[in-house]
Parts: sequence; C-alpha cells; structure tokens
Amino acid sequence: MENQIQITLPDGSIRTFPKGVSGMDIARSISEGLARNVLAAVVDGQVWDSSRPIDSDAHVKLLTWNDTEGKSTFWHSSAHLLAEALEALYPGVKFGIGPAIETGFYYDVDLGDHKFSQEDFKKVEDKMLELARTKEVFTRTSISKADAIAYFEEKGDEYKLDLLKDLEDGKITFYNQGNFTDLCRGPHIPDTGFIKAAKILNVAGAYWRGNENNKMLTRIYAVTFPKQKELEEYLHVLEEAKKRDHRKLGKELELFTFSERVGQGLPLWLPKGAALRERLENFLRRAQVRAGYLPVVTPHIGSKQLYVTSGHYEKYGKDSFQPIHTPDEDEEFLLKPMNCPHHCEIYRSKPRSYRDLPVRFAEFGTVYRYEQSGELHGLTRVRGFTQDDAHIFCRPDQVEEEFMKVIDLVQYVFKALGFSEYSAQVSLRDQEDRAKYIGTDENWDRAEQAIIRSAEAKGLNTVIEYGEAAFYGPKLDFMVKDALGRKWQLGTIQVDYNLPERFDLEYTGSDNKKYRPVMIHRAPFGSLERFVAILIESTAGNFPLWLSPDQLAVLPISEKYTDYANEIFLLLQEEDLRGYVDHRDEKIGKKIRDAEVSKTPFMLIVGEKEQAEGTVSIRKKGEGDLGSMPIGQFIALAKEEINKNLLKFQK
RNA sequence: GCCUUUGUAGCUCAGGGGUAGAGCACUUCCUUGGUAAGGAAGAGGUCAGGGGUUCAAAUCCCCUCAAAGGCUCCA
Repeated sequence: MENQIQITLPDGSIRTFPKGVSGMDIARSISEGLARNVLAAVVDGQVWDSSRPIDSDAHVKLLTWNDTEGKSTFWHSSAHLLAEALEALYPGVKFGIGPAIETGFYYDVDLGDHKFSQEDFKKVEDKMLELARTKEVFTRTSISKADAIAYFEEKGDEYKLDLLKDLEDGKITFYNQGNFTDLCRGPHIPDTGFIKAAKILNVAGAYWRGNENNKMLTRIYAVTFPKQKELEEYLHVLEEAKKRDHRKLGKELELFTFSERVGQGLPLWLPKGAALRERLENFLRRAQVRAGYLPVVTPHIGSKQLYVTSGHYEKYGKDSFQPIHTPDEDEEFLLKPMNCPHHCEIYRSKPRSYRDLPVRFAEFGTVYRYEQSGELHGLTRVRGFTQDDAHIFCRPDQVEEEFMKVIDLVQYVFKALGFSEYSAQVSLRDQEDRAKYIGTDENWDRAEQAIIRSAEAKGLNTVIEYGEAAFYGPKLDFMVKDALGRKWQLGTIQVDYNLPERFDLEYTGSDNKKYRPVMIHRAPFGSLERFVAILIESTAGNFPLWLSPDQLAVLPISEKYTDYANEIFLLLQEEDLRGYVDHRDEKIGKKIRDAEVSKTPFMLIVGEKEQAEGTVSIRKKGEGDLGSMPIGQFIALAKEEINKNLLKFQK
C-alpha cells in the first residue's frame, strides 16, 4: 500500500504506520508515558526531530533522557534556549557555535563590551527557565543559502555568516523557538518545556574557530536537566570530584608543593610524595629488568648540536627554554626536553650486530619543557618532569613484536595500579597536510600499520585520531580520566624511523652489510608527575598498602607506653614496614582521628593490656577495630596485603 | 601566550578608606586519657609584589607575579 510504511523498532518488531508518521506519533502508539519522555528519534541511524515526518520504511529508535544521544539533543536544544535568553537580556549579542558536550553544552558569544560575570549567571538561568516554562516549540525550516545570508546580514551576525560560507545551498536549515532563530542542522527536542533546571557553570575565552589569530569570544558553559533533582545530584557529584582533586589532596597529604621562588610548573616533592614516587619507580624497574631493559643514566643538559641533529631544535627551539651559554667559549647547551638523543648516542657507543637486537635502554629521565603559562596544571602539566622513558632499538622485522611486548608491559602496570578504565588512542598523520611531518611516506605507512595491527591483536579499546601524530612518527597513547572527567595521556608508545636516520644509527646484518635500526619510544607511566596525579585522583588518596607513604602509625595510649611503642616500631621497621609513632600528648581518640584523616592504612594501638600481653591492637583505616594480636601476626597480615598487589606483576 | 576569575596567619576562610580577625595546625602549661577532635595560655601576617589616588589604602585605580576554569599549544 502506497500510504503505509513499515517501521522496525529496536526489539525487532515491525509495525505499519501511515506515510509521514513522526517519531512522536510512534511513541504515542506505544504509550502516553513514553510520548512524554521522547526527546528525538534515530531514523536509519540518523538522529531526527521527533516531529519530523518519516516517508519510507525505516528502522526507528526513540530517544529519551536515558540515551546518550537523547541527552546530547536535550543539551543542544538547551544551547538554543541559552542563546534566546542571552538575546533577550543583552540585545545585539552575536553568536558563534553552541554545541552539546559530554556533560552539558556551551555557546560561544560576542557580547561586545559587556563582561559576562558571576552576577549575570543567575539572571540568565532565570530567563532560561522563564522561557522554558512557556513551552516554545522548536520548528525546523529549510532555507536557501541566499535567504540565510540575508537573515544574518540583517541581524549583523558575522560569525553565522562565516559559518554559512562553508555550507552547501539546499542543505541549510534554520531552527526557531520563541523569538530566537538559529542556523542549525538539528535535531532538537519537541519544545523548551522539557527543560526544568538550568545552571551556568563557568565562562571562558575561546578563539573563534579555535584559531588564536581570531577574535576571542566568550564561551558560556552550562548544563540543564529534565528534573531539578538531577541538577542537584550533578552538583553534588561535582563537589565530590573536587575533593579528589590531586592538587588539594597533594597539599593535604603533604605529597608535593609549588613555590613561586622556584618557579611556575616546577613541582617540589615532599618526603611523603617522594616515597610514593620511589615505590612506583622501583616497581617499574623490577618489571623492566624482567622484560629485558638495560638501565642507563644521562645528564640533564646536552649540546645544542645534539638537538639540531635530532631535529628538535628546528621544530621547538624557539618555544623552549633558551640555550645555556658557557662563560668563555661559544658553546650552547639545552636543558634536555627528551632523552632520546642521549640514548641514540649510547647506541652509537659501540658497533651493534643484528644478533644484539633488540637493545632496550631505560632511564627515569627528568626533562624540561617550556609549556605556555596558561597550560600549567597541578602535577599533570608541568615544566620539569620525569619520564619513565626507554628506547628500544630493533630490526624492522622486530617492530611489531616489540610493540606488542610494550603493550603487555603497559597493561600490566595499569592493572597492578587498578586503572581499568582507559582507552587507547592511535595517533596517525593528518590525512591532508603531510608537510609538517618528517620522514618518508613509506616508513610512516609501515609504522602506522604496525601500530594498528598490534592494538588490534591486544584487544585494546582503540580510537584512531588523524593529525595527532608526533612530527617524527605515529603513536599509541593510553588515556585515563581524572576526577573531573578530563582526559589525560599517561602511557605512550611511539615508533620512530626518523631519529635512527638523523643519528646515522646502524647495525651489521648477517650478510655483513650495514642496516638501519628502528627506534621505539615508550613510557608506561608517561611521566611520574602526571601518573601520581591521576593515581591520587583515582584512589582519592587511599593508596594501596605497598604504595602508601606511611603504612602504619603506632599509637600509645599514654606516655607510659612510649617504650613499648618504640620497641614495636623497631620490629616493624626491621620488616621494612613504614610509619611513625605518635608520641604527642593527646588522647587516643585524637591520635586515631589524625591518622584516619591523613589516610594511614593501619593504626597499632598500644596500652597497658597490649604491653602486658605482648600484643598490638589493630585498627584499619575506614574499617575500625580489628582486635588485638601478637605483633608477628600483624606483620604477616600486612605483608600478605602488600604481596597481593605485587604478585600480580611478577607473573 | 589569550579571555574570565582569584590572591588576607602554615591550612580553610571572614572582614573591608581610619593602621588586622575566626577555626584548625604550632609553642608552653594542666591533664595520663582505650578506638574519629580534653582544657588553658601564647606565638604567628609589610593583607602576593610594585606604583598611583587620598589627610589616611589590606580596602579604590594601574602594572607585575602566582593560582583557578577555559582557548591555543603539547617532542
């Protein structure tokens, strides 16, 4: 029948509807409740307005707040509502783009001379909700390019005109709600009435089209919800996340600090932080010995010529810490921004045979990079940091195998430290602009294919990003999120066909001819600084026992038991357990509280009873009293917990 | 580097044109207390730094430095 179409629903059922049926009509045919919650519909894989007529057989999925796409449609529509509110409050405002993001949305606007600040937030929120209550309907209209240009010329919005330049005539649509009309592909929720709660989160500057030569617009970040309660829950989650911020915990737990006198982005590791970091280094050192790495050590500076050879000077020289000059001769040295040139020279220190390969040089190398001041961020982005760096020099036929071994090592480090939620980003060349990369197309293709195959073979959750490759080669990065959901790169593996060429590295093959080795850069942690930052946020400062700066606190009930407490502590130290005795003239309740607050895993309480029996009373952080036991039993218990983690990586 | 915001005691923060306040931490004393804060007293600040306006600036203005949230960048 010509006027009937077949709609396939996600459960596989097929229903017949009149031609021109909308997602909303379908929802209504199922239940009124569903119809009230439908935000949009997926029609043959594309998200459509729920009111848009469907003219032919299709697969349809109805979207609600519970679907990611439903949420992003909701937030995109909210961006239009924000724009409408802004236009009502600040006439003449011009609009850039206003997309939905992972949580919420933003709109880039040009408010002329008005500085959008905290005082404006409430006004705009109220206006948004006022407009939402009138249930303005979102309507879609196709418009010719000429008419669209005329509209925005009349309105004087140069940003929309700029956007229109790149759009194809005949595919341009406008969306309107209330008094606001925007250039938009859609789709949108049925009407603004779905939006019941709105919160402006912050404002930031953002260059038009992300280009720093363009004008800076005001980016207004906001979030909306279909229920007031959900907004409250969201704000609560944000508050909780802030408590895990590594900058806050780092200060509270006395792990690291910064000093203006030392300089921006140059972290100072306090004793407890240094202890934590040292544990991590030792952990990886042991794993690397088993994986066949050879430790090397290189200086913090290197001749400028070294970086001219490597190509880094040409690429980054102007944007780096400037060369250090010696007093009498015309010598120049650079603070090393990376370890690889030094390691290349170690490779060159003697002739290499094909039988020697692969060789793997590992170093916890501290490097210095002049990061832009606005980019510095706690320990995650600093100007001086230590990479758990290593360079593998191998034959071309060994690249893929070595690459996979490194993936194993990274996975094993992440697993031992409890990072289960990470993604792997494969960074390849920009598909169009290839001038910014050094090396031949042939080498790049080989490296890119090797990475993709290895990631696949290891079953990584991979995302491919074009244009994100380093200038010298493609890479595989392991990305982890911080407490606020920001993504950071931790582990990295990079294939490099370029440096061996520039340093003229070679090995003798079985035919007695010279060949060029391939280099793989890799760092499972990435940098100790960033890794510790993410570790703090993921554990909220509750480190596993083997990493905890203080593993235990011995708490005497009163000074009468000082000697017994010291005796116990000595026994623990002999077993390599770390901690302190709380000798302060305080009540036991106070000592317990302070140990809990500083997140010390075990408290050993000793008083009259323990001294008489030769025992300790154990209290575990967050769990409470475990009762008393002989010291030997506690030591066994603690060691068992330590080994539980360490055994994982010994396999 | 750019935009917005912020900078008061070791920490968390209040105040605000008339020469500085709280809680915690710290020191001393009292207390010798059994599983998340015992009591008292004391010490501690060129109110980030510099300049300006003013009879008077921590407070208002300008510059610098640092931090926060973004943008750009990231070997």
